[in-house]
Amino acid sequence: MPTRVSQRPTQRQIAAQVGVSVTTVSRILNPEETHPERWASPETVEAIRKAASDLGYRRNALAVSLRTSRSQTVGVLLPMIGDYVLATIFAGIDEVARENGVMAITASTLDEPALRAERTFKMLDHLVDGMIFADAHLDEHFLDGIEAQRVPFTLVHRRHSRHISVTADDRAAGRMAAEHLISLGRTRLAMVTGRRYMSTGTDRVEGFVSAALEAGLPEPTIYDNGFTVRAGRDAAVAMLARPPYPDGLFAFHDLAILGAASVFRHHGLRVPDDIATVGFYDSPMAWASDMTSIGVNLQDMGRRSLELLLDRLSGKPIESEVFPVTLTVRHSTDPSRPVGSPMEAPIARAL
Amino acid sequence: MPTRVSQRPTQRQIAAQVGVSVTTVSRILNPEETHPERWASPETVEAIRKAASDLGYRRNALAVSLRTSRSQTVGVLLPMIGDYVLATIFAGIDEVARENGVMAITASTLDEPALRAERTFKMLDHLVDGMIFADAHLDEHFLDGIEAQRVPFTLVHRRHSRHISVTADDRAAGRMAAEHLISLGRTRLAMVTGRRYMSTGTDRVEGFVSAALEAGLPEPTIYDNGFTVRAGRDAAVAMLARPPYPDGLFAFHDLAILGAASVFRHHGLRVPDDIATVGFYDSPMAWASDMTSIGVNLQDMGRRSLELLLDRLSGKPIESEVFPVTLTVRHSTDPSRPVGSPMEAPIARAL
DNA sequence: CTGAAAGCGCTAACAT
DNA sequence: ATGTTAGCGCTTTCAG
Repeated sequence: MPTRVSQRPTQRQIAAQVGVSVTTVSRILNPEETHPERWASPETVEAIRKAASDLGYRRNALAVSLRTSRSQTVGVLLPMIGDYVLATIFAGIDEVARENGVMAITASTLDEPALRAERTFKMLDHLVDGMIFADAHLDEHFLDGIEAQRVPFTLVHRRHSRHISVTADDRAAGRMAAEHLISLGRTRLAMVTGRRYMSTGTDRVEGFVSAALEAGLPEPTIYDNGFTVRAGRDAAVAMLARPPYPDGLFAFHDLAILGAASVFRHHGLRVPDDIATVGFYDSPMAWASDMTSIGVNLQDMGRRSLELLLDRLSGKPIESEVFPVTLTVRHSTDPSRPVGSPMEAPIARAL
Repeated sequence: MPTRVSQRPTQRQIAAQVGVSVTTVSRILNPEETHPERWASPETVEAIRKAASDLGYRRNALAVSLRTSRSQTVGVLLPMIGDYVLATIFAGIDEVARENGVMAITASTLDEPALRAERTFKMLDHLVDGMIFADAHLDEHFLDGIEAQRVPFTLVHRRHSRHISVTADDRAAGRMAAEHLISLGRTRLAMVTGRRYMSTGTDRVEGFVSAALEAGLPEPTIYDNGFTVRAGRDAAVAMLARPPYPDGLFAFHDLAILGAASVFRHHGLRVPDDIATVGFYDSPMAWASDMTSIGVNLQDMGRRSLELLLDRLSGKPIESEVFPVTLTVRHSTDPSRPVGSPMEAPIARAL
């Protein structure tokens, strides 16, 4: 790309126009400076402000960052920004970023190690003050390397044994799902999970399986296809290829339930009569599709992950946080619940 | 936030270690330099490369940008990154960005003018080389102001009368939806649209309405609630509050159909028998919910919007592009189509 | 083939 | 209350 000649006014121009030094201009125009009158006479302050406004002056963020070694920017690495879950978490992060005058820049990594490294380093090249990883892999060493470079960061969504994170209580969620299905008399339980390296997956599996075993049920079947509509579809196809079918299904994303339910429908299986389903994240899709789902406040999780990072950047000690989860029962596990949304029903989220 | 002491190695350190000047180091390590041997002896080149690698050197992108006045960064403004549509467009943009070694940074504006301005200026403060707006408002003046500042940009998703854009053929899509519903014998048509300032909305409305009127049907009813599950819910509630009900519904987002269908279900109305529905974007939700939907290649639209921007940055002339749309008929308009997904059915997208 | 010097726009000692 | 000076890390004439 060719050079675009910057037409932006500089402090030097203002200084020349007002007849002061750039130092004075810098001091007056620095937004961190709460009491600019300390540095210049009221007339000078006024003149500088007027000139800045007349010229349409804006501070060059790059120059400031280079000089101060802090960019007021944080990098956020997500497995996939397009996913409802990550997008909602990011919305929370972005909210806090805005409240604190920092810029949150984001990139998707698709959980590919090479891509994660590439994008992380690219962000560090831009001197981000800190990072938030929503794509941690259990016990991986990548994050240790980042820490060794003295880059401050927090984790959100997925935890890691050695680093500070903000996560849902996934273990409790797993238990909750199992206990709910068991309370309905379901005995052949199955799960559509994520990959093993995701703490979200392993923790939920652990909670789910232990609750099932404690209830004297056989080991639940695991389909580790993932979190998409397609993942649910593929898992359901695999289930139907190998009878007996499960009568209780827990998927780690509402979208996967949507995909699975579609296959069930095609084969004449009824939800919840033949298969009861529990989804995750209690998204608008869950509401609109009458799905029982386990929810957690994703937006607040995102908020906290940046709040913690900012605390850490201020030198405060920080600790991991675990968010409580809640079960919302709908028609997909309880045939007595109405199908469809009544006209007055509230709906939780904006999407 | 306090200063984080940068531990990063600099060219100066490499220069000192190798015993050359920073100039030489800069020349050798500049990735734009295709033939570094032109600048130094093979031994010097090798020594510099080794030192850089040993120290873990990475160029300080901010310093480069400040010096060269180009940041290899583009800003992307979206109405809402969490939405399937915008996220998919952004995925295309990001792909091209990566292919060209540029960084795409993004922010959501919620279509609020104040937020758009704030985020745009923040990006310009970071010296982005160009911008892509996915949130253009018809005939607004904001974009003219940006152009007056000589900031190169393109539009995607929504068009504007005075600027280059990459959009779907929304007018054709509107016609297509209407003609399909009319061909099924539906006569009481309704739409769940976006706001008037969105070209996506107005163009589809125009196509839909003109096709309806040409067929001798009464003017379709418009519910301008928007693109979310909730929007569809609210629109459906409004429909049912005012009989006679429509028998053909076109919504500008699959999610809105999902929300509306939920209300219909609750009131015992059958899809498609009582109300046939056509959605938009042919998302995985459409597939999983047996919805007829109009699709367009969102990812490629995103790709083209950045390709055009890069062309413009290279001084090439560029022109607006319009992407073709396609109708995929499913059960929501055709009771003879199977419900649910057959085991072999392919599914278009990754989400 | 290599280097010295200037400077991108800004901030922060250190003056006065 | 204001200015001088130095310099963040890098690229880029200009000189040799």
